[in-house]
Formats: sequence, C-alpha cells, structure tokens
Amino acid sequence: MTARTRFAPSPTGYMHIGNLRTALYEYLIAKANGGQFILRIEDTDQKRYVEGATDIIYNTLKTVGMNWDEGPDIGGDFGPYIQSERLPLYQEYAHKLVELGGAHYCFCSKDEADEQKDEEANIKFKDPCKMIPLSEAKVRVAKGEPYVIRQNINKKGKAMFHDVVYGDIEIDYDELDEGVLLKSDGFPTYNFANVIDDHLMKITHVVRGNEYISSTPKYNLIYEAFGWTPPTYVHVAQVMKDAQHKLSKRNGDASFQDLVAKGYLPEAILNYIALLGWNPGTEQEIFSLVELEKVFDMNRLNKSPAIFDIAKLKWMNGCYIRALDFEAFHKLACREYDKFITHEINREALSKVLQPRIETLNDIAEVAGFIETLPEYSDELFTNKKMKTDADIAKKSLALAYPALEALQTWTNENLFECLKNVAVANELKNGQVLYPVRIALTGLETTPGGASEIAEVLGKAETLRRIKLKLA
RNA sequence: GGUCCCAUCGUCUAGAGGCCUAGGACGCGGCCCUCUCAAGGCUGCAACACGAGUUCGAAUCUCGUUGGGAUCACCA
Repeated sequence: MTARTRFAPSPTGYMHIGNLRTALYEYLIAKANGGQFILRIEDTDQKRYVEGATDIIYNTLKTVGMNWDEGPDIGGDFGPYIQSERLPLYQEYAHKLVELGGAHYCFCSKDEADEQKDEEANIKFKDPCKMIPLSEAKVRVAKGEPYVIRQNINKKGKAMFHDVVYGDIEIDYDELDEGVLLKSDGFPTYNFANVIDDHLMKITHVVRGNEYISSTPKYNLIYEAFGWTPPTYVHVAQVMKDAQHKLSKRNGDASFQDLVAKGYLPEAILNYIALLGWNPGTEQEIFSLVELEKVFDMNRLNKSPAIFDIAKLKWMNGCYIRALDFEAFHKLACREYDKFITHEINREALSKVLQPRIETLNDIAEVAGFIETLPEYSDELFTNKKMKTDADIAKKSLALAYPALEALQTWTNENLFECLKNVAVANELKNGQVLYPVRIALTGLETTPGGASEIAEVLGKAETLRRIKLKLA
C-alpha cells in the first residue's frame, strides 16, 4: 500500500516553522514510497479566518518545492479539500455517529458545560444530556432547539495505540472527556473533521505534533464506532525556541516568510528544519528535497524536542550561498544592490567578492555599505602592526599609488594587484604597506570583504581615484 | 493538580549491552593559508541529569528521584 499523507493547516496567515517541518515529513513519507501528498485547508473556525492566508500556504509549499498531488486549487478524487466546503458531510456523519452510539445530542450551553467540570479536581464533563433518550433528543432537534453533538466515551480501562515515534502508548479512558464534535453553528470541531476527512481521503499516515498524543484515543474511538481502520500515527516532537518555550507566533518568532525576508534561502531553511528531529543515520547534512525523498525514513524521527538554532541555519545558508552558481548568486545579489547602491560599480566583481563571505542575503547591505558611501574614519585606522603601517606611511603610499593607478589601463583585480605590488617593490615598501592603506582609503573600514585590489575593481577607476585623492587632500 | 511524554557536548545529533578512553555538525579557541575579512585545511575545549538495580559487562535494559514539556476548549 502506498502512503497517502496530508498537510492540513488552518489558514492563520503565518507559516510556522514547526508546521512547515510537519508538512515536510508528511511530504517525505508520501514521496519516499511513491505515495500522494495532499493539501487540505482546515478552516472550521470562522473566527480565526485570515484573508490571504491560504495564499501564504500555497506560496510557501511551492517555493520549497513541496508540490501536492491533491488540493483545493488542483482538485482530486476526494474533494473538496477545504473543510468549510464539506459541512454537509460532517453533519451527515455526525448524525450517523449518534445512531451508531458513538455520540449524542447535547442541549447544554457552553457555560452550563463549563460549570460542571473542575480541572483541579480532574472532574470531566458528565453530560446530563447523555441520559436523554435518542427519540426524545431527535424531537428536540427537529423542533429547532440549539444543540451540539458530543462524543460518547463509554469505555473503561486503558486505551492503547501505537505510534511510529513514541511506540506503544496507554491512556485511561477516564482521562478523556466527551468533547464537542459538531458545534452549535453546524461546523465540526477539529477532532471530528479530521477523522472524517482523513478516512474519506484515505490518509494512511497522520503526522502531527505530539500535543495530540493524549487525545488520540478519542479519534480512535470515532474510527472504531464507524468501523473504520485508524491511520498510522506519527507524532513528532515540538520545535522549540529554547528549552522552555516552543517556537510561536506570539513570541514574535520567525516564520518561514520572516526567514526568507531576512535573507535565508528557502532550500537552506528546508534542509535545516529537516534535521530538527530527524537524521539520516549518516554524517551527511546537506540535502536537497529530492535527496531527502530518497533517504527519508520516519523510523529515524526523534522523540525529544529540538531547539531551533539560528546560528546553525546561518551556517547552512552560507553553504547554500557558496554552492550557488555564480550567475544565480549574482542575480540574487543584484536585487540587494538595487536597494542601496545608486552609483555605477562593477557588480560582477562585487558579487565575486561577496559570495564566499556572506551567510544571508541581508549581510550584503551590511557588509558592502561602504561601496555606496565612504564612512567617516580616523587616521588611526592606518596604523596596523602586522602590516607595518601608520598614518605617515599611508600618506606616502597613497601618494605613490595614485599616479600608478591613474596610469593603469585595464582595471581588473589582477592588474590592480600587480600594479600596487609594483608600487611597493619600486619604493622598497612591503606589499602590506601599500595595499593596506589603499584598502583603508577606499573603504574607511578595518575589515572589508576583499582586499584593496578587489575593492578598487568594484569601485571602478574614477571612484577609486576620487577616494584616494580625498584622503590625500 | 490528574494523565501522558521526554532526558548524550551550549545547540542539532550518532549510539538499539561489549566496536565508546562516547562519533559527527554548528558555535567557540588555536594554527596554517592570506592584500584586511571571509572561504578552505588542520587542531583544541566541550556531554551520557542523579540514584539504585539486572548483567561478567550499561549511554544503551528495569525501577525510583530530579528536571523539562504536553494535555485537561463549541482552537486547531
């Protein structure tokens, strides 16, 4: 049997990193054995609906290359794939479940129900409506009295189920409360819609956060009442911000789109999160999506929570940037240049110098800001022990370098380097005594991406000469 | 509070009784390379939460302790 998995986000307008990781695992479980990956939108809570949220979901999955085989936009044999369009289905099954003895009509208001339970004393809701004979309840429903449909938990003892990640889990039926399956507005709750849809869509593997472990027996009870076979459960550990807190929108933690906006490449983000809670069993760490499809094994998923470490993502992003074709990198870099560089410069030369030196696209503006505007700097910058330079030597070197550069015909890094070295040799100076001051004069910075000749190449002849002259004056 | 789950370097992890004087990666330190800085190469520091068992032998099995997390909605 090939696997069918589903990513079932609710459209909240935010692609949480943990959710994206869940989607990835779902995708990989499906693709690892030629199965289908289905996208379903869980919008049963009208109060939480956010305009444009589904587009964020679509766009994110598309940019990371996780294409779905069935979904709201492309259809499929088991649609519709948006829960709000499946309402009649849930209602039909909910009433059917009542007939089957798996649920009952309840006429209590929410407040009445709340009053009856006590979390501290661990008293679960005991619904008086459960005692109402079905025939009588049906009459009240028919008369138009507001109602919800609640699950029946009649079993005693321990519920048992198997999870791919956590193994066998036992939960006492007394811990389960008879929750609402169909709300008074006719919408299903997550608990119910999920089971109905997963069954109807023939989902084989349910992957979700481990916060659902304790309610899993409730789902199984519904499957059981209908006479359906429950799916394989894959509960995954949380993605944490730190040891105590999980990554969350409330804390302002980065979403996928935030990370992209911060200059991370989608492929790098995906690669990184794949490794948060999973490993291939080898020492390989860099994986494309296609490679992951080949090596993914859900049995290697970890039980313990993983802390999201931006430092490692940064490193990995740097790896991806360096691995880019020069043309591809240059194209991305140009978009950044457009944001802060107004002068004519040698952009290719700049990209060449930047590619091995940055870890995120946003580093570009930070590290190359001096290209646009020469910062104010003190003459003390010219003093460097290792280079054996100080302000006096710098003055002399710059004066010597200026005419040499002015005479230089072909403005390339190689020629510039050669030219400046010759200035040093001809005047019995060390290379650094010329190169270092020139670099400082061109950048006003102690450390820069690239050396004097490389930066001169980027700036171009006119600007290079202008900056040196400026210092000389 | 009841219940469930988790526990190896700071972080991500390898480890399914002897291969472990615990391996890799990020980060951090050092060295090399070098027109500064990166990149690259080499290298160093750094962990089995604790306590009892079981066993000839335990990071690996059992129990307890401690610590952390989850859950107990007409939210998903």
